[in-house]
Amino acid sequence: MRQLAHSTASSVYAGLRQKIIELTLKPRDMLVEQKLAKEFGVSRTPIREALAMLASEGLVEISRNRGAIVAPIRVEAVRTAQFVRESLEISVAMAAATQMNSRTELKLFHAIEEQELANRESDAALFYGSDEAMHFELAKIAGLPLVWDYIAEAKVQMDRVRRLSLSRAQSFDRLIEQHRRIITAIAGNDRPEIEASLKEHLRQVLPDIEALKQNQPDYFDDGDLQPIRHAISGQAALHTV
Amino acid sequence: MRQLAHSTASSVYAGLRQKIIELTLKPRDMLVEQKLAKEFGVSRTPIREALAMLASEGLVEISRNRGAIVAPIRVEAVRTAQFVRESLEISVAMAAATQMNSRTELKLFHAIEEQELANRESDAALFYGSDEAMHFELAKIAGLPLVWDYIAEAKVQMDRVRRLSLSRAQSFDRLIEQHRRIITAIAGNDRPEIEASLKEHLRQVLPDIEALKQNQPDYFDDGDLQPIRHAISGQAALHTV
DNA sequence: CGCGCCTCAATTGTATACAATCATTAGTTT
DNA sequence: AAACTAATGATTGTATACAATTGAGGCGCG
Repeated sequence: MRQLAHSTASSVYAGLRQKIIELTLKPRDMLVEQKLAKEFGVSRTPIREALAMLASEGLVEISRNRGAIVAPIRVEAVRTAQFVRESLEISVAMAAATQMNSRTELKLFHAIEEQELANRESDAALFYGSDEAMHFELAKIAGLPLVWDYIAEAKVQMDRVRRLSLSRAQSFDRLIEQHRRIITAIAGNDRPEIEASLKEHLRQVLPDIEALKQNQPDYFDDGDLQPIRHAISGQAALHTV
Repeated sequence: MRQLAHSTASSVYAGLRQKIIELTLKPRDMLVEQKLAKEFGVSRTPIREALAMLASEGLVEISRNRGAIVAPIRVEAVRTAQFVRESLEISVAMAAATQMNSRTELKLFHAIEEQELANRESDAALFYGSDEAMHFELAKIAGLPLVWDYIAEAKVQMDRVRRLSLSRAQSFDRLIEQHRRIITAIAGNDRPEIEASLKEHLRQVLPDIEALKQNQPDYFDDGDLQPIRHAISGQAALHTV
């Protein structure tokens, strides 16, 4: 959005990423370079670069000489992502709580009003956008906007589960109430309450995992083949400074 | 290491990564695809893929149609990485502390003995390897080995500063003492002490940043041009579930 | 009838070729 | 002399071509 979004590889990356997250492309779907190239109307080169990026994000798994698939949902990866996100968001919220003023407080409560509007009008896109923007806003208030990059990396591992989750039918009322509790705690710099409210909010995904594993077992993978994080190996991390 | 380390692109990735971290390639050094191709004896294709991976790690910056450079050290990125690592490692240590038994305790103290050996023999590689393995071990004890991937991603942003840092001359004695304090706190499940000891250990990098910015200003970048995280855009994250 | 080997189609990995973009420098003009 | 313009060389972005590997299916053999 901010950068030139064209450059073929970027478009392919963005397009595939969107389709994977919203489950248009399902876990384990094969991603054949030639087919994707024809589909996007480009050559295989930018397709390959996009796949490599997605692999480093954990949304695609590449087996050498065998091809790429949409990454199955790994229970272990989702649990880890939940742990990471909870840890980081609590730390961020604690830092933000010490930086609050009337302007930032207003901004956060305005976001909640926006979410109530989205709820009344059943505008899911608006809701999720406002949700994400609010969490990002906390990082900015804390003076650590770049932490959001790390949080987002964890979040993407949870998004497919949330989207699959039946409990989404519980609608947005509950989420809005949780948000209000979080923001109120931060505004009041009530540290135990910040921690408790965020844990309640972010741990919803955990019971969903088990439920979904029953309904859609073929989307999941409990096998012990390790996900290839940085696509290309990742072993170089060992024995470096 | 675990995966087939060949596949050209992998070798290039690993080779460049190593050189960047140990500062053989200095911040802002230009990375011209053709030259690298000749240097590695391969074509530009795998070079490009390796550069894209490094860009998503934040070690390389790519400007469209203008080329790639070794990423300058961004103070903001290092501060953020420190925050992230501290948050995650404290959370991990807390979880590990509840899982300790005589076997895991022995393993951790054995790592410290290894570091003392490395210190006596001035074997820096052994020391850093043991250091990293020990931190990784905590994640494994906590039952969350994959958290290490996130920690490592933050760590790499701090590594170049540590390597540049003059205070490294303080040698390993101090680090070993800090490690002992951390492990002792975890073994005793002394939660305030776990937090305090880890903060002392991980915050050393902060004073180093300012000092280095004086000595090697051309390695740094305080400009406000945003680092391109997922190399290719990254904006797709907005308005997704 | 089952098991193993061999051939072949499909797909990826790598190299090369071509097109587009950018920076630099020389030349021209005011 | 300074500034602007145009041409050129270098470098990246993309497409295509070729080589290598994999997996499947058929065939023969035990």
